[in-house]
Amino acid sequence: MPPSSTVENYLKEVYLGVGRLPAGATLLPMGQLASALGVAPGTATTMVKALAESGLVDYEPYNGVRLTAAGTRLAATVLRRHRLVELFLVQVMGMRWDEVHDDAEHLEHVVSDRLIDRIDEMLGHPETDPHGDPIPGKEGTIRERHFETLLTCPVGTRVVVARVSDQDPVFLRFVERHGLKPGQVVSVEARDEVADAVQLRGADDATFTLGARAASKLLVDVTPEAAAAATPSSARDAAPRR
Amino acid sequence: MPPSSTVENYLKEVYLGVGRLPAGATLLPMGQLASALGVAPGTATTMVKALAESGLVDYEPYNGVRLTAAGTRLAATVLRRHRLVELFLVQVMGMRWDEVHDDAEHLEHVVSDRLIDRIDEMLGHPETDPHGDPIPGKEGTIRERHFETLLTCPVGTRVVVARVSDQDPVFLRFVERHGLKPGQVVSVEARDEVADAVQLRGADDATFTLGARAASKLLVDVTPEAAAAATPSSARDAAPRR
DNA sequence: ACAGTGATTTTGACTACTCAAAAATACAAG
DNA sequence: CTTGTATTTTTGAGTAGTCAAAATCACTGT
Ligand SMILES: [Mn+2]
Ligand SMILES: [Mn+2]
Ligand SMILES: [Mn+2]
Ligand SMILES: [Mn+2]
Repeated sequence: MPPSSTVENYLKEVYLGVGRLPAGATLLPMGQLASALGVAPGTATTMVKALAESGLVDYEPYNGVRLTAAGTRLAATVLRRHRLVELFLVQVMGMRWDEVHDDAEHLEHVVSDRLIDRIDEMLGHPETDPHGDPIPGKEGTIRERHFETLLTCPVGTRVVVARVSDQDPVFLRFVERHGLKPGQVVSVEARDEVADAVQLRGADDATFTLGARAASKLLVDVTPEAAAAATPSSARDAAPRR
Repeated sequence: MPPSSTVENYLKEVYLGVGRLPAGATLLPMGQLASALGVAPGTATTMVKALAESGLVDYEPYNGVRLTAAGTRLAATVLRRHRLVELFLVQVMGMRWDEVHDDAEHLEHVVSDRLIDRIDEMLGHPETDPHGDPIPGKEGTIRERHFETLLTCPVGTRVVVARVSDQDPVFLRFVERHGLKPGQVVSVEARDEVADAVQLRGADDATFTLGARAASKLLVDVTPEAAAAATPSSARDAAPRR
């Protein structure tokens, strides 16, 4: 009767996958879903047909899949559990932000409402997880803010890292080493289209270079208020979100 | 490759079931295993044969099942996770001792070694869980102490509750209300074989009666050292184990 | 219009776990 | 012995999820 872990994973991945779609598109191709879940394409097709039967997704053969309202609500609660757990592991258990994703991936399916509420309360009803991802509300409401990336933001202005859209531990440690955790300040010195690279100046005034691929994974807040509110200069560790 | 939750549950239940066997017996009847797991008898038989195939249990048809050394080791790590999680939920998350069992029942299958070590460390390598159940060591070592019960312990001496062998929330709350949590002191005033009841005097000097069935679920430490070390008189809440 | 290519769906099969009901077994009493 | 009862095992079947490989479809370029 409660949705299985498998169903929860499919719905979550549909939600995340649709979010990564090029502007305009709303249907996630089965191939992308399958590879995100690490299953064979045929498996995803079969499963999605069952989910459509249950009214959790809309499925258009050969076009792709999208969440229904019910599916979105469920995906949001899974995401809420995942992200609250991640933040809990970092904030309370003292784990590193690059090692919490795998644990959360399993815990998200078993933490009870009682426990997740307790965690939420203990953390003071946080709005984002350690990677800057928004934490859906208790009733399945998700407010996704729109951000620029280090590839698209204005050059020469101080911007604040808001979100890192890659869970790979190696990448996360790299990000941390360069002072690019959510809450930290950085500015784009220059962009070189040909070299496919971005010149950055961190809070410690050191400059370094990022490839375009990596730069596009760093979402930044370009509003002046954000830069003003951010930890002025002694930002060695990331400032906690709020 | 890692054991499934199902396998972990079977092994854990075999361990606990064998422990509850009448003195002398070492083989857990299939019927008991099946009902402990809430599964049909035939299901248990099939599963146990598979576990025997994997070398985790010894199975004697029509006689019952018992853990091998490998099976014991695995059961111990599951029990370790279960009990550390329970204590964590009480001590760190502030949950009540009567509501943690269900959460632990699910979490025991998904907490990583990293996380469980962290919990263990955070709790100061505790030896018992909130119900007085011993927490197996990291390497699968279990030291089960032998205890008397309120049905068998000497009359008139102060004894210390060591362990409560029933997870039912209603019973646990009853136990708490009467000051019988692990660590608390009590003494048997009298036993009435005919009435099937035990007269008790709690730390607050109030007396009350327990049926034999309930009394036998309260394991007590009868050594004088235990009574001396226990919270002398102002024992309103249970003293933390160590 | 049409062949080629890549994505998607279908098919057939397999694993893990489960149940209900029938068959077999153990054991205690007569 | 022999029968009755309770327990256990066997049988047949079903669900959830998965894969490999064959079949189908959509689309691109000619
Ligand atoms: Mn994550
Ligand atoms: Mn995250
Ligand atoms: Mn428990
Ligand atoms: Mn316990």
